[in-house]
Amino acid sequence: MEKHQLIIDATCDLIAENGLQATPISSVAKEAGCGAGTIYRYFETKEELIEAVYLSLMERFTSACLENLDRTASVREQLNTIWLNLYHYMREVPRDALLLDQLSVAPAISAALQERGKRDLKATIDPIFTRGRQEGLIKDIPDDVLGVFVYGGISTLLRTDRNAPCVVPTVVTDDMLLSICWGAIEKRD
Amino acid sequence: MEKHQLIIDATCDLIAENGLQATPISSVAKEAGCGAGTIYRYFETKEELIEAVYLSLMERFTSACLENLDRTASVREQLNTIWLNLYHYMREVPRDALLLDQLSVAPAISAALQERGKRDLKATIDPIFTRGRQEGLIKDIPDDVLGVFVYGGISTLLRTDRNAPCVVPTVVTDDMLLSICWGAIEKRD
Amino acid sequence: MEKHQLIIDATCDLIAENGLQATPISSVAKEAGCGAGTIYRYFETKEELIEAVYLSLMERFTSACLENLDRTASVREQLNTIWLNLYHYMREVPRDALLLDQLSVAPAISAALQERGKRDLKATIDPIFTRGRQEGLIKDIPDDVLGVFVYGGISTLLRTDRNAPCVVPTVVTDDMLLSICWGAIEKRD
Amino acid sequence: MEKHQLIIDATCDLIAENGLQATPISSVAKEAGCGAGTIYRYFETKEELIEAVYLSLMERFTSACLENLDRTASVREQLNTIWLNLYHYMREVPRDALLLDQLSVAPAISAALQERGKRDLKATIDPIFTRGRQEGLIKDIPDDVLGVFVYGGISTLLRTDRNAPCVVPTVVTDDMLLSICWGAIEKRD
DNA sequence: AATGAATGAGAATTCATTCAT
DNA sequence: TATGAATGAATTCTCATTCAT
Repeated sequence: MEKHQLIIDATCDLIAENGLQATPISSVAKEAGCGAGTIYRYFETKEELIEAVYLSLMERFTSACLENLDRTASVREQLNTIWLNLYHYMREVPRDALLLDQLSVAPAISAALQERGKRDLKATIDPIFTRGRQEGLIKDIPDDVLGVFVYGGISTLLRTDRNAPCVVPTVVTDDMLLSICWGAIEKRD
Repeated sequence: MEKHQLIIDATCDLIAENGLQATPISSVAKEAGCGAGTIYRYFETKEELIEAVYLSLMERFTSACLENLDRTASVREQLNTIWLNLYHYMREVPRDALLLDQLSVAPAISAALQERGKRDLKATIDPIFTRGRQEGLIKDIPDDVLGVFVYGGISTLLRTDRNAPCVVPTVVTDDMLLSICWGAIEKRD
Repeated sequence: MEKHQLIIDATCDLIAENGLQATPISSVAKEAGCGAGTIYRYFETKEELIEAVYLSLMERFTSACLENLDRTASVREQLNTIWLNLYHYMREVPRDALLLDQLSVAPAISAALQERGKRDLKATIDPIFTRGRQEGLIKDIPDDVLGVFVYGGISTLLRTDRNAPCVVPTVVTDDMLLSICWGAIEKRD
Repeated sequence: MEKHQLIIDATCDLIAENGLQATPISSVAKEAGCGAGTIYRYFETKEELIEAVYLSLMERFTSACLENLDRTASVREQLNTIWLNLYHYMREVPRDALLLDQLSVAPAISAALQERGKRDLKATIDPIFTRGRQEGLIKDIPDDVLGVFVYGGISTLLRTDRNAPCVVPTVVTDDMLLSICWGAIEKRD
């Protein structure tokens, strides 16, 4: 693998395991198998490295959420796919879930960068919501609000479970989760 | 005011504004109007100070959520009160919302402390959910799951809004919010 | 007891137990049952307190060495008394032995103060040595050298034993000790 | 010279001159001609540096005592060599004598480390004493007691002289010293 | 290009001393 | 007179960043 990516991966692992403030460049270098100076060939500052880590995380996150998405399927099926992808990804790759928690409060991650990290996902999801509203399927509330609410619900559920383990995964079936998510956005007459 | 509380308040402000890692004891001292050594009369370590900050935050958070709660009212009315309290509190006191974000990933905040911080709120909310389920009002899914989901939805909504300001508050009415929340937990035949 | 003496005693205990650098004024105050500020009524600085501690130690040391000394007895009997007093005192009051170790390297204890601390003891011992030499009993070497050598031997013996306990006290009888001491100073034809 | 040794040497000088507690890492750095952080590349803590300083001192001390020792010579000649080596070393290298005084009460120097520091010297001296006793030359008292007594006598003599200078060196000839030392351990019929 | 030793600014913490009460 | 809260200089130690090799 490229050294550039090797460094990013090492940083992901260490931040997820130890937290951002307990991850000095020197330990990244050790984990990546290179000298500390080498890291500065690829990233001008630690902040820039963190930004790269964030973008790499959001890429994985995005493609995990969109995996096996059938863009010709119904709105309901597409959202089901995305939500379950999200749910399973954060359950099965806690490293990335922890990483996201850490980075979401890091001063290095600006609002602009966050926007950029989410752009691709939004570009896919927004049209689905739009169509859903056209079909009279979802509430007359801005897409962002509904989408973010559901994302926040799912991710918070799993974060809570990580802190007090083993409650959610054994109890919450895929059907239950979808029932909650749809309840939140579905339009009722 | 007591110096003890003065220090806690100064710390709240600084962490909310600059983040936990950008809040050294020296700056807390300056903000609190005392010498750095003075802080160590009241808190043995910085970690202990952070713990006190967290507990003070959770107290405010809890009493804000339970404000004007009529414990004799219906399940629906009580949850409406709590959710709107939560929503308005986090919108109107962004300092505490930001603080909560920072502290939720702080190594100083152990799982046990988190449990303690949430205890009072849970002790009030859990019985409401229990009654709601007995009345056939809410889904047959553990209270924790539903409660955490809604909390996660609301708080994430507002966090997103803080990063890309002015979208939510002007658009999301109280009624919209409650419609989303109830949709997530309400049982439909 | 006088507060002045109470403070000195507390300091003795704490330095012997924890060492000089691990004995802050605040802990002396706690041990002496008074406020930290009170100590500064009796001693202008910590250094001055240490000096007082040293002098109080040397007083106890001196009177312990001279206990039951029969100034009309023979040179041999008098030195035997002093040496055994010294030996038993340092064995039975390890607090003072430890204290002496700590203070002997403290910057607060000047050469002049050391001289003052030892003055009374020297004033008694020197004439005995002088008489011993007149009687042809001891080597033609300055009193200081002989006296200090024997003192150094005994105190080092006990310090070593304190570090690697239980070797000396069970083995070295009073007769053995005197045989060593006298051997060191006694004149042989 | 190696930076590692440079730091140790600087520390030796400073502790001997100012005492252990008046030797902060910052001053060691200045004396060693490097940044404070550099010291922590070579020693994990200040305590570890002090330990290294102690071991380096004991190495010099040991080789000084054993210099020109003829292991085929008689017991008397060997002990004479060692005692005079010790005496001259501590007189001519007061820096190391002062250093030893400081370190002997340092909390950083554990009993185990002291044992390790003295091991080589003991390994050489003990057999000489054993042989001396077999030859009926020395008292029937444990080697440790006799050896430590003499060591304590010599070192205390020189310490006293350092505090009230110029008394001993001009007066105490090598012969006098040996007469005292042998007197202390020699068996008389 | 890669390294890792060196740097020094900045962090948490301690403690002798002061002073208002 | 006695107190102990308050102070801030000084200490140990960390770590992002640089640069000679």
